[in-house]
Amino acid sequence: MQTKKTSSARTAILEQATPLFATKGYSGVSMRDISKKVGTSAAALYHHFPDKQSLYMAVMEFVFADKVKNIAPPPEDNSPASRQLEHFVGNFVNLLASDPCLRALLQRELLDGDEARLKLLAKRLFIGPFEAIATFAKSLSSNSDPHMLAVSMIGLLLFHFETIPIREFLPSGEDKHNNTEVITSHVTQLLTTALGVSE
Amino acid sequence: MQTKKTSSARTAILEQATPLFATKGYSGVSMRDISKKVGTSAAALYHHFPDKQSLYMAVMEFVFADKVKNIAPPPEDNSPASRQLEHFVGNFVNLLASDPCLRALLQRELLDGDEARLKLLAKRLFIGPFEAIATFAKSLSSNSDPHMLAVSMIGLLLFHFETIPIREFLPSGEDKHNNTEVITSHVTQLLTTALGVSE
DNA sequence: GTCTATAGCCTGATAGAC
DNA sequence: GTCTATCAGGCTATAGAC
Repeated sequence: MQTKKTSSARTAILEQATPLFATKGYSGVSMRDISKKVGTSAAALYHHFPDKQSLYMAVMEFVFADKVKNIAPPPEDNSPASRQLEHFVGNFVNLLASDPCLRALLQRELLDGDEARLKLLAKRLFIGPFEAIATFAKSLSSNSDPHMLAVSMIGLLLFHFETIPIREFLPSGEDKHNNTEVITSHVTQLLTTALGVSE
Repeated sequence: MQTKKTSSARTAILEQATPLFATKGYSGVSMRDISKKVGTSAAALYHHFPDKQSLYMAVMEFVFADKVKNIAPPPEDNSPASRQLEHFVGNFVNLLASDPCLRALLQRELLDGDEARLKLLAKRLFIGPFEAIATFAKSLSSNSDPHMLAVSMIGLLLFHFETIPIREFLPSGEDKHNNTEVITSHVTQLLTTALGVSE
């Protein structure tokens, strides 16, 4: 019973490639770009990954694996609904704030991914957490469609981060709107009211 | 007082380039790709646009100009707030559903755009409509931050469209969740409750 | 206004030495 | 496991004929 030994070269490649793909997208990054950032040659990358697509998919798994697993409170959580909601929003906001690449890669995939890749990513990474959020949503508001409510909750959160780069050019856009506590409390308050969760 | 004569070749290029940039992104589309779809040569494109960047920016103006101008109800609208909200959501959903390129290009720009380009796009295209939405949001809920509320409302709507390609692979994802009326009524109901807008 | 041809560079990927 | 060298082709953009 032995876990795979961590190949540090491989991990270093994934770590360096992640922010490149997140900021420039799949077709905006070349194998040479990655190799330069790692401090090696392009040919060396092909020793660790068979091709660019495989490297990219490995980056996706590297970024998402485990990070989004426990995003929703477990069904057996007995704390008050208002507290659960507050924690859920807070945890989600902290995750998005602490790892900007995660959000960018998710949104790029929704724009770029073909059917096969989205199916694979959904199956391996997103189905579990999404199901948990939908179940949590259902426990908060039993007469709404849990699928739609989960989508609404996630979208509500994401867009505050998605708009960070343009906010300073929009009316009343201030630094405080990028602050995690401000986003958390705004979204929590909105959802608490929307779902009729008693305080 | 004469408006610029419509150059039909130029317009044809913009029309063909729009879905390409929307689906594959700036660096995923070559001038040859565009020229093939238009049915001309790559060199011909350079007669109408000085370079690829200029063509892309022209596409952005072509897609956004006027379309998002009247997205929010005017301040002098005297219909009940619940009706205004319903119309706003309905109009926004219809816009996003009728023109998938508009949403994709907006989200790509938020991911790809450098500071200068985002500033330019904000100034020329987004400030007006965003301001109108924020003002509308303030009229609905005077004690919330209008900027954050506007961001929340837009994000709530967008994500239902952003997730269309992956929804079929997520739990309980059904075709009905892609239906404009279903999205409109879900979001309207959510916002009506969240903002305490009386029916 | 559109064409063909091409310059000059970048691309993913491979071969073979070490 | 990493290197240099290289292939075959794609890229933006331009030159110059028509």
